[in-house]
Amino acid sequence: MQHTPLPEFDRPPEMTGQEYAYRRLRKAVMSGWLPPGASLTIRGLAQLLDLSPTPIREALRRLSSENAIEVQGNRRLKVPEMTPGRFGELVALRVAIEVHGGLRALAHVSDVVIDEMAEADARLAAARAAGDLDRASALNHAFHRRLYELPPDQAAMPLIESVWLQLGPFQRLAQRGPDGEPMRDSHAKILDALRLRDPDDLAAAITCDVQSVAELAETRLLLV
Amino acid sequence: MQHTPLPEFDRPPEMTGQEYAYRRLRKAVMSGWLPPGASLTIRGLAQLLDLSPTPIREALRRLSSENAIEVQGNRRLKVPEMTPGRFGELVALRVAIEVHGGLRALAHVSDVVIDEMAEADARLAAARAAGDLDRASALNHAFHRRLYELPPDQAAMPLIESVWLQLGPFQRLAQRGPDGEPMRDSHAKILDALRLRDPDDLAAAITCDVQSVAELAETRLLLV
DNA sequence: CAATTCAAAATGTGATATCATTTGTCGATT
DNA sequence: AATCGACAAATGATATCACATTTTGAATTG
Repeated sequence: MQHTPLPEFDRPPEMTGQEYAYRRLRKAVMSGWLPPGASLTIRGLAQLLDLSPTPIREALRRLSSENAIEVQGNRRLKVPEMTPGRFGELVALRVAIEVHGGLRALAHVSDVVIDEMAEADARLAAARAAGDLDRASALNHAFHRRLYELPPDQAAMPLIESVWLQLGPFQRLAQRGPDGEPMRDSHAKILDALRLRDPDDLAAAITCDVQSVAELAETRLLLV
Repeated sequence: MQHTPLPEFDRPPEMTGQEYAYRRLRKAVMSGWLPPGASLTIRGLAQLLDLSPTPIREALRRLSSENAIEVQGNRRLKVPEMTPGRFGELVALRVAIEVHGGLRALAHVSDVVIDEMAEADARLAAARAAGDLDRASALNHAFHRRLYELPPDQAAMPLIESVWLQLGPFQRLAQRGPDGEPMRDSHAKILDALRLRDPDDLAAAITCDVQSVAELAETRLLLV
């Protein structure tokens, strides 16, 4: 199907094949290994992952419900294309939900959490400096997730994950700042707002962070 | 499994079994036929829908990705329980995403659309007056969907649908106002805001609408 | 009578086979 | 040379089967 091998993935023995296929395909979309527009076949993926069509099919259903892949009526599956319009909509959606998530989390923020997030940001900077985009992207997500998952009865996180997945490789590419480190500043602003427990600052900081990454990705991918 | 027959569902001949199972189970969750906490078995549902386990499993995977059902590690599936905390979180999430969706749609609103929405609201009022909760709930969703689906490159709608699904039967029960018709007023406010093309009014109206339904549902279901 | 044990039934998972459709290709026709 | 058509290969959809694990419930034990 492609020449690069799939991003490797460690499969615990107790993990079901369906779950394994889901995680691995998800990662393949995230990392851009399955590029937008790529058409998929159940049997092809089954062969690629050394599984039967059945678990592949279930994994694809999950991904399609997260809008990570598109089920075309004519019995064909593909990774959705990205357009400037869709990109903008997804970024705006990220802002809306993540600001909501951040504000909801604010009441549950503790100094310990802030320290952990700061540490996560440091690891992120290291990964970015090392040029490991996939790891940087994962750590960036972890930074945000740490915050949004604070409140109990969490319902926003799965939706945020869906948007992240749809932005897929486009976000990843923005992990390496060309000049300076724009995102580092954004994260610092988020951390400052958390320390002050200031909702307005936090909303502004999250908005800024999401949009700065978006700008970078947009100029890199869409306008080139 | 239960004594009431499943809500009937018209299956077009070209619809795949998997899609049919998905739609029908989705409706069953929405209507409360599958009550929160109900545990599901693949084989049981297969027998119920007269299908083999394979398409049922795919349908369940889709529903689980929409957080309409919960996959418990111990190989058991259940409809998630509702708690006051989760209910509040879902309502807040509805507000956040739907306000976003409404504001995004505002630039695409035309008089024709407003008229159609007004007509949809009239049908909704009729269904509510007739006591048909399921139909009223569906028409209420259609009213909102008509607005949010206006912008091209739509990405918010699937997430909104997921939240609707998770609120499931709780929203439905709020369709019948006890005294007067609170939602009618909310919808009227939304329509007024649309006519004026006023973003602030629209955001306030959507917030009010969602929360008024929520209040009603909450007092009915959670505090009883 | 409550707790425990253990076998039978049920369940989730995954592979395989079958069928109807679709896609792809090669050759004939215009 | 381009277009169309038919046949072959590939594909999605689904039922069925086999297997390992879990659940269940009744018999047993203290």
